[in-house]
Amino acid sequence: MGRGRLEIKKIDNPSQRQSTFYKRRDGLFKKARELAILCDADLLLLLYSSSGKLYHYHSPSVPNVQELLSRYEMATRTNVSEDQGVEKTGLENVEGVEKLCSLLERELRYMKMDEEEEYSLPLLQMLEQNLETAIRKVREEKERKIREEMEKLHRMVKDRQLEGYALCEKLISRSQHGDHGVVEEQSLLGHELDLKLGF
Amino acid sequence: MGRGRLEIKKIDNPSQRQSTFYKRRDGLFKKARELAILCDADLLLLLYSSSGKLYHYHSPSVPNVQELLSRYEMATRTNVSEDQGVEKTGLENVEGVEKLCSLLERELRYMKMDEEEEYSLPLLQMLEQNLETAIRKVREEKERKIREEMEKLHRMVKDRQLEGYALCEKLISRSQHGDHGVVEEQSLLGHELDLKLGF
DNA sequence: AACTATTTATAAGA
DNA sequence: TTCTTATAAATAGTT
Repeated sequence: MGRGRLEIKKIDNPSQRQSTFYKRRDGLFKKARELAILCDADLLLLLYSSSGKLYHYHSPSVPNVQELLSRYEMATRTNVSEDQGVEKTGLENVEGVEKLCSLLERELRYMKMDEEEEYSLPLLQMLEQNLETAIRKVREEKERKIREEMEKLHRMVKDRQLEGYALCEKLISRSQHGDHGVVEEQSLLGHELDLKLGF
Repeated sequence: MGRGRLEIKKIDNPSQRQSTFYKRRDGLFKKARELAILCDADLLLLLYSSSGKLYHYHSPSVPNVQELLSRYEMATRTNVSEDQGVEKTGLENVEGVEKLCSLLERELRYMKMDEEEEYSLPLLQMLEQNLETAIRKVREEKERKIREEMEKLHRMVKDRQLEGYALCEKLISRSQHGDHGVVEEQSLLGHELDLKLGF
């Protein structure tokens, strides 16, 4: 496009190169955005100008980069304190797991933050470790919770069965004494039926 | 361009969307390549079609990214293929979840490996997205599994109870007819007691 | 930053 | 898919 063909090789003239960079950068990002929207595709585009400045675009499904950038310092500090808080409560209940989940999510979001290069590795190692810990905790805690809940249900299945046996025996012994007043016994079976599926 | 304007919003017709995806994908990658070459810029472009296939381009410089990208690709491909497998089997068993977990763990391990600084941001954004996806998938799938298993158990509790009722009624009617041969009925209750705690 | 003459991309049709 | 083609869009060179 434009008034003449442009051979695709590095433009020698720096100001022309710069000008072309701006124009084509805008075009590229526009096209990227359009493609993501039109075709419902996820895309990530990172572009460093030769002067080192970063431009980026990613489809909306990925959370906001800018917002997270501004929260850099807060990130690590908050992480640490949250971790301590979680450990203090001992994760006694589901809420603990929920906390860890949101922690994990926040953690992941923080990773997006660094648009600057410098501190990336140390920070990231820290975040990575934190993340790994968080994931492990969440997973373990959740599994414990599940096992617990299922064991409870298994016990209930057995109890129900035993209840049946007991009732049978009662009926047998009563019927052996000629007593047929069993109707009220059935109501004993009706309790505890509304269990909640709390997951 | 083309024979008419196209509003920039998700194309409803799937085949039209697919066609547009091909065309614009090619165009986008062409433009990306040209920009990188003409203006000597570093560029990374990752594109997932809505069907989950990955397309990517990055400028020829930065050999490290190259290496890591292929690793990333591998992980992604594994993800995708695992996912498909998982969907086919319907994740009928815990193994599916285990697979996803190990996938997640592998993902995390990758993060530890890079000791080099340069590519941290692009790589990490990629890994982060992958990780987030993996975590989301694992979590969702696990929750589905739990709900399913618990519902099954609840049904069993109820069945046990109904079995009790039925037996009672039988006993009542029999005892009303003076028949006391109930011993063999009790054995009917004994089946299905060995449930497995498969978590 | 704007302006256009051109080239390029692509929507619709086959 | 792939190709064709009429048309919209991008942009090279210029101001």
